[in-house]
Amino acid sequence: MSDKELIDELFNNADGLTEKQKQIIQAAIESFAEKGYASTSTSEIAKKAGVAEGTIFRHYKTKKDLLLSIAAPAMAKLIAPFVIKDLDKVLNQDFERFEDFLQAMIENRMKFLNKNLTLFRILIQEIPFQPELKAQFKEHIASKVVERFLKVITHYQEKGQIIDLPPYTVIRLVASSIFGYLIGRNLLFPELDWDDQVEIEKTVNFIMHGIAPKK
Amino acid sequence: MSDKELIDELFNNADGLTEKQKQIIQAAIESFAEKGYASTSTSEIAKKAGVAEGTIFRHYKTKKDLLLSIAAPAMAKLIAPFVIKDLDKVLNQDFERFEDFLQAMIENRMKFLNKNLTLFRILIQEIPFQPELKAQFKEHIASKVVERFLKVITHYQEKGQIIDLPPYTVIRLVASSIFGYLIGRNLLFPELDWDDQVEIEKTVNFIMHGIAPKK
Amino acid sequence: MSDKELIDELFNNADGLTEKQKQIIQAAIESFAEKGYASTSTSEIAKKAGVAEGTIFRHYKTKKDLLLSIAAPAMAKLIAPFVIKDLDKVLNQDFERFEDFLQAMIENRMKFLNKNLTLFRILIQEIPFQPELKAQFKEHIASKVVERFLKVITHYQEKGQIIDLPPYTVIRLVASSIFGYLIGRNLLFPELDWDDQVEIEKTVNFIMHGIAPKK
Amino acid sequence: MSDKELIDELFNNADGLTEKQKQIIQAAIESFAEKGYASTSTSEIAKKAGVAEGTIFRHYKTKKDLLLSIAAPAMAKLIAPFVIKDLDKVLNQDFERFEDFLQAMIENRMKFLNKNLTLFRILIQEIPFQPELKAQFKEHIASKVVERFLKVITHYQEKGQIIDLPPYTVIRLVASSIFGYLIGRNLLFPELDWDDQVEIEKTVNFIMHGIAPKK
DNA sequence: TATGAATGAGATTTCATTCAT
DNA sequence: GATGAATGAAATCTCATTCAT
Repeated sequence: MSDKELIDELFNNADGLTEKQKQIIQAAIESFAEKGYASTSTSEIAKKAGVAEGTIFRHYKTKKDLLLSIAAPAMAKLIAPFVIKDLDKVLNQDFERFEDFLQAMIENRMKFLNKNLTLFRILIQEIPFQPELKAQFKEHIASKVVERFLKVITHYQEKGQIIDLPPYTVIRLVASSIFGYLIGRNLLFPELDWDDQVEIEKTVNFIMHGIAPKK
Repeated sequence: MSDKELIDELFNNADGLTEKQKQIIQAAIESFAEKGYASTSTSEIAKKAGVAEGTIFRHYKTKKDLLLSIAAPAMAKLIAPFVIKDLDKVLNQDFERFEDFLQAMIENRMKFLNKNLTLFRILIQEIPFQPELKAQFKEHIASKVVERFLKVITHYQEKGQIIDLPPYTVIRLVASSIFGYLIGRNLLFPELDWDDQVEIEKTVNFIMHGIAPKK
Repeated sequence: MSDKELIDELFNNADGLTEKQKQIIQAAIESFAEKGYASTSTSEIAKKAGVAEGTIFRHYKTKKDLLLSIAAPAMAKLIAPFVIKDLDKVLNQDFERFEDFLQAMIENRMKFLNKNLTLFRILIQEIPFQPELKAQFKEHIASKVVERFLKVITHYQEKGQIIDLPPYTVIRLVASSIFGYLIGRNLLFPELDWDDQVEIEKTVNFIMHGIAPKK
Repeated sequence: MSDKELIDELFNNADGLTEKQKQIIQAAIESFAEKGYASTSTSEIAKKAGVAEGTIFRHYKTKKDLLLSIAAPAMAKLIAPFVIKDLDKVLNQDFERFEDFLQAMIENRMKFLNKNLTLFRILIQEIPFQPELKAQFKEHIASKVVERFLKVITHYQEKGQIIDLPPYTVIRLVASSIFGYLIGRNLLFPELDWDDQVEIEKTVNFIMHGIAPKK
């Protein structure tokens, strides 16, 4: 159910995916996340998807094709909000304080990640091994996203809300805190009782104090 | 050379490893880190190690055995300093300020990680897929290490040097900042020019401000 | 030719065996009988069957699976006539004299064995080593077949045609004589000139005198 | 203990077997009987024998050598009593009646078999697959033993104690009854309660009636 | 003599991919 | 489009045998 929606959202039906294709993608996502790309066999995916082995290769020339057809759009969606052409303008006007920007951003992306945890998992697990993914990642994150954020950081630095450090360093520190929370919460210790509301607030506070300008 | 030292250090040759065994382990470490455990074939390891494929299986019953025989001690070494029985006592007395403790700890573990980057890589890549490793990780990190750190945090909280948050949250925030740096520096963007001295100092400052008690 | 018939008969093509599957089974039967299960390699079977080695494992998960898929139905067919629900009734009415029953039985099973000698060979060679087969053997022979025979023997004992010994003993003596002939004739000294007609008659005589009631 | 005696008896110390050699042979006998020659690995034998793998090959050039060095003397011992040069003379004089001869023979060989059951097992399991063993078997049994027995049978036929059938046939019938008992008793259903005394007597009776001359 | 590490040929098994139906 | 039997290359693993110590 929610699985279908996920796929529908990720691969905007525009692409015109068959019912079978969706089943295949769904099965692949589950298996890749659980056992890793290399340890998942196509026959396994076929079985879980309820299709014949050959059907997979009718839609995806190779197994790696299947992986890429999942990972690439996932990565795109993940960073989409940061790539919107005029993010900077919009944001700057919407959020007087960096703190509010931060809060909004975390909440937005966290919702997304919670919904797409498996995809996120696949990404961080496979990027190190798939040159194509690594390239995409570098191109998108390293250039596009970071580039936007640099502007955002500089903006708030100019407003005197952020300490006068190299923007790269600020980004690193902020990103570490956020991803640290996401990974701990969702991947390392998902079985613990997390009060998102509270933890996010504390994380934002931590960041804000950490990067507050010297008085 | 430095490879041999690494292995010697990790598998205290007390264990009495054959020359060939060392070659095998060395080759396995390299390949696992580079291509991942599942995508590394034993024939590849054998070739790189300059031994017959059968030799691998004489020393390690299965391929997974080989992985575990590398990962388990690596994990142990990685967290060793935090498990030293009286870490807390020692530390508390040695470091008047949490900041100094932090500084020392980061430098110590960073040196270790820089030397053993490949092993660290293997660990974070394979722990999600190897139940045995996951179990060890949980047992050691989650219980032993966290337990020690809880005491340390509480100690400095009582001294009024750390904000009065749940110690778990403090640990998370501190750990995120540190690992965020290590991963960014070593795994994500190793090709960039990092000034460790400076970055560490800034990270420590960030943390200290972030967890400073409210005045 | 006669090979195909054999297989068709044994694995009533109801089972829907592929042409390749039949070839595999045929090749396996030949090789197992000739060299024994453990000494027959799957690559050998594949070559003899004219299929790729992978094809074997598409149909039979393991090599042992292949053995069992041959041996189990063979055993079933071998003892089928003795398990027909109302064997006893039928036989008792059809054969006034035990001698006639014996004669009929030997001829019937001997024809079958001559046709399926290789299968019989595999059975007696592998049953001692394959717990699954041993279990089936005990369950079918020891319980089902022996049970029927007990009734038959008792029946003819009551008619005064057989000496008043424990039926188990009678069965053992009769079975020894029959299998002794079959094994000597077919397995030990197949190169000799056997006059089945005569030998069977003599064997039946031997048995009949051996178990004749005391006058 | 009794194992050592067995080996001592079988390989008359004359051969001068080392302690290690005995252990090897003992281990091999056990494993061959239990799992079959082909499915027993030399490393397994070495472990069970408590010696190094290399030690086996110091004493026996190949694995098959080891098998033959066990099987050949076992076969020899098994049929020894029937090959004693003047068996016929001796026997004829010792036993007025064929029945007594039979009784004595069964008892003698049965004791031996009970003591050497594992060896017997190995023989009947491996003879079909080992040309060398098959040759020895044919040579010894088919020629030597049968030859002797032919004379014995003929002798008692001339005395009018045995029906006037082809001696080969008589041998087959007698042998079937005896081996049928041994195999059923020791190999097929060793878990049942057998009263040897009684069963042997009945078997002898069965044979004697079966081959009694027509009145 | 005994050892056991090392070998390499070969055994079993897996699996991505193709293709006839 | 979908199927699933077939493939064959490669992966993991086994094992008899050798040889330096």
